[in-house]
Amino acid sequence: MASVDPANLLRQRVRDAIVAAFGDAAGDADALIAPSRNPQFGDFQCNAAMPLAKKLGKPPRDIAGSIVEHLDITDLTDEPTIAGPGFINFTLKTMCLTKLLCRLDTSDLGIEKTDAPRRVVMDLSSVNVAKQMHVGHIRSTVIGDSLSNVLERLGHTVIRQNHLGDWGVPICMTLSALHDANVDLDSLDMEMLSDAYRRATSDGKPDYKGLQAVHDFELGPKTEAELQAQVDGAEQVIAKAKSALLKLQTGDAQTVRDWRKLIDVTMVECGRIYERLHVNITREHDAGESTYRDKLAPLVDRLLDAGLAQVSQGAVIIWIDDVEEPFILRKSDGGFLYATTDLAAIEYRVGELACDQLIYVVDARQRLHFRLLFAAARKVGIIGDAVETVHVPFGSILGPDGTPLKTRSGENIRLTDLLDEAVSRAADVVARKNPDLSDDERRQVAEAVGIGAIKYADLAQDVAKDYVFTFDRMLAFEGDTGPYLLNAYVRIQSIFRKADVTSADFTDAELLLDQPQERALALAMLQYPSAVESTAAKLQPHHLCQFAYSLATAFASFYEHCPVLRAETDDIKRSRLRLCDLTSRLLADALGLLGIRTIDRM
RNA sequence: GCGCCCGUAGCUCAGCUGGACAGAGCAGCGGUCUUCUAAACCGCAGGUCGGAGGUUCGAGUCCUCCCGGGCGUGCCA
Repeated sequence: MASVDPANLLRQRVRDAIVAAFGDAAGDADALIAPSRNPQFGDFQCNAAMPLAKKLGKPPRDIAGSIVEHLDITDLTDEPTIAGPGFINFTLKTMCLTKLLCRLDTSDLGIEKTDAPRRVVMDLSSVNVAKQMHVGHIRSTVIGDSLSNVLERLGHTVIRQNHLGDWGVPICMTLSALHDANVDLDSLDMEMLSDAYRRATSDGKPDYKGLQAVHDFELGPKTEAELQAQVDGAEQVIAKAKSALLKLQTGDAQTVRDWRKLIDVTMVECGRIYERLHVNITREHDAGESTYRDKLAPLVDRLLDAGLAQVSQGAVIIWIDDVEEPFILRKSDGGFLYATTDLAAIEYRVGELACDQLIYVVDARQRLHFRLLFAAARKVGIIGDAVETVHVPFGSILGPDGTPLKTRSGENIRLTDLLDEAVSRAADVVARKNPDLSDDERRQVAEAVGIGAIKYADLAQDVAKDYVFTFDRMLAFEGDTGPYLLNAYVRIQSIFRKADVTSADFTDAELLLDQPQERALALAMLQYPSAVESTAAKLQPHHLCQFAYSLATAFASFYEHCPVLRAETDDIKRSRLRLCDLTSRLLADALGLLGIRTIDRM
């Protein structure tokens, strides 16, 4: 429990007062402390009197009066006032605020390590071998990375797992296509690889429907021949791919070497993007589908033998209570599915990795899959009650027209292109706003601003909801955007550059909070530990974004109204320098947890 | 058909376990740069919270039904 959040202190005191006033009759009534919506009602309010009044059968204002009577709170707030039906309003004493700020002003910024550390697997990014990363990958990557950072900060152990799509027929189709074309795999680049993938998967898609239509509608022998040739060709592609897959499975040395090259080429490219995105994902987090390839058959056989799975219409399935769809582990043709791999992965993660929490940052459209997966894993005893499984379902990125974001020709937008566009637009703005920067610095600033804008936009709202992506809005650099936050940070750095002081000159400065903007800034800062906790509890990075934004606006207002370097007295100046310093560290830390890089000028 | 998610200001979104006249940001209108970066600040205007019932002292929040949109639904990943 964050000890710098005034709400927590008030909660405890009010709780004590309720017990003192009503004893057991109150039961475990919550103190119901919340920040005041309206400043005229003070800083915080207590809403406990109304429900208690009902429970105890007394007028709520009388209850509120009794609570206030038993409150021992003079060290924290002014005399509480009772308003409306029975709200108790609190205004914090400045002394209390400064005391809490001092407590916040430590190296860990008030964030306490959990007393129940967990081993967490974070399933994130999940890129596909031989495919370019596209916009669809950014959310899993960015959200998963941020949540990992937050959990780590709280003292949990996080094991990031990049569940690569590195196995199966499509990869093998690509492999055999490259082989047929006599491509030298040592000179293979991502462009060539993804082209080969696109071609191979499209060539390997037999148009049975078309062929059927020819028969049904008698479209003529010429059309029939064309379609027959397509189907024959496609079937041949599949046959070759399956033979390549067999070679892979049996460990044919050359095939395995070639396959590894495809993975390397892909992951080197992904690594570049991860670096640009400033996320902590590297090859050591690779845990592709192939990792579990030898576990699938034994797993399914074992479940069958134990009577935990059953055969239905030739497939091996597990039924889940209250769900109409079965969880399919093996196809009627004997093949395995991603469901099988996922189940095997769970076994590995709770077994070998000894994790007690599994978090999957995966598209919301896979809700049913994860519901079935988790239920199946529990049903067959792969995970027990001690293990928590969570699907963090994220929404789609939509274009301005409200449909999933695509290029004009209907293809997925490559992530590189998206990032390039953001950085290029940022560069224009930087050049306009700050022409004095050197070319080199301008490039760095544009990179940080552009990428930061994209990431912030992705993290700043409810993870589960779809969101509309428009460059103009997120790169407008106004309002609730990444650049706005960076700007707040930059302005503070600018003050420090101009100030002829070192941090030692003000780290122990007495904090003076006489101006309303100073007070508001203090209140905003004190929310940090709670924001981090709530982000972890809800697995919602936008709580952290909201904190950062409210801190930045509080600072912007402070900055306008409270001159720092030109403060009336030296004491005030030192106090404000310390406020700036603390603000800047909080911003940098929050942005750090979000995975957004800070810069010193822009 | 069934299931899941969503519907809050012109637009994009917040709204924590139900709590005081629903909050931001864009866009609009009006102010503020000889003074720490105006990518900013200050102010104005703008909403029957999809609709109808219900529970409650109190509902954007909980329950039921309806309307509208998205997604998913036995052998793709």
